[in-house]
Amino acid sequence: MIKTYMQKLKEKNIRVTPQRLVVYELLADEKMHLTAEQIYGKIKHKFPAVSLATVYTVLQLYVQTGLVNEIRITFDKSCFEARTDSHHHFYCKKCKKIYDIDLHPCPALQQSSVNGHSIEKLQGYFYGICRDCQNGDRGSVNE
Amino acid sequence: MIKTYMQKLKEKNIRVTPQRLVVYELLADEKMHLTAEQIYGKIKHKFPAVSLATVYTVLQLYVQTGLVNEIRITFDKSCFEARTDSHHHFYCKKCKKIYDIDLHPCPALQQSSVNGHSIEKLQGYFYGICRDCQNGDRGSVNE
DNA sequence: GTAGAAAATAATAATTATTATTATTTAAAA
DNA sequence: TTTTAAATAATAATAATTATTATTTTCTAC
Repeated sequence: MIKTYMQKLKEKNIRVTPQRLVVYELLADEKMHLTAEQIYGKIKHKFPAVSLATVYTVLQLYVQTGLVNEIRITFDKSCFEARTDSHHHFYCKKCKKIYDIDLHPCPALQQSSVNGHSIEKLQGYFYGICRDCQNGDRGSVNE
Repeated sequence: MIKTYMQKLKEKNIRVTPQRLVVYELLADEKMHLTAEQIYGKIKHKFPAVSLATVYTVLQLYVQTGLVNEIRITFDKSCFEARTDSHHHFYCKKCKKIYDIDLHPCPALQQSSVNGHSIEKLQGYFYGICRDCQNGDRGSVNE
């Protein structure tokens, strides 16, 4: 049985509003890492009156309730994704794309503490040149 | 034979100036993770005329040449450290301290690529409650 | 279904870390 | 010493994010 996006919000006791739903739909459907600005741009055609501040507010709520994951792989701005299970990320400094990375047995993902410090969350960021860019693909640069 | 800080700069072909040296000395001596603002505050008594913009410029040079490591474990600002070998970090959300973490066999630190993407650098950030805060220590909060 | 209360949104102003600019100073080269 | 290049200080500009406030929407109690 597949949960609707609406149900996912309700599970977290988040009141459903059109603006909230469209932000979550976008992240869940596109399976991408989007900035607040990008989300704002992609929902404006549906909600011409939507405010960037609202997008930030909604995202903050989602991150706090654990519905959405926030990553900071580039230092200048945050990206958001609907995938919330533990995984890592790769950032290509050439095409600027972000890839999901699943490290098969990652010890950091197994243990619940390091050096006595209890772990609630972890972020693993890899930086380099992605496979496509190494193969000389002239793909578009992600901005 | 112990290298002086001055020699470390010269090795990277960085011209030595008093401002540059004091920034590196601070990071190397204190073995801490400091923001640009904190560095600025800590060197002002020695260089009352130093500018925050200069601190940023020096740090940027150091990061580019690999003399200093920049981390973004809190999303709002960067921290800098003199330690440049691969290691991870832990951020305590209670006392706000940052700890160095050495994962003994971390597969991510062994391999040079993931999913075909070649790795140049990686950052591992853990978030939670540190050992001291779990033990109820009423240590100072790091800001 | 309606009135009142509470929450969400839009618009905009404010904040803050960081970068860019430019004039001045310092250091290197000739 | 003179000339040239680089570094610094001061400050303005940028850009992501947060705070504020008036308005609108949604929920609840009657």
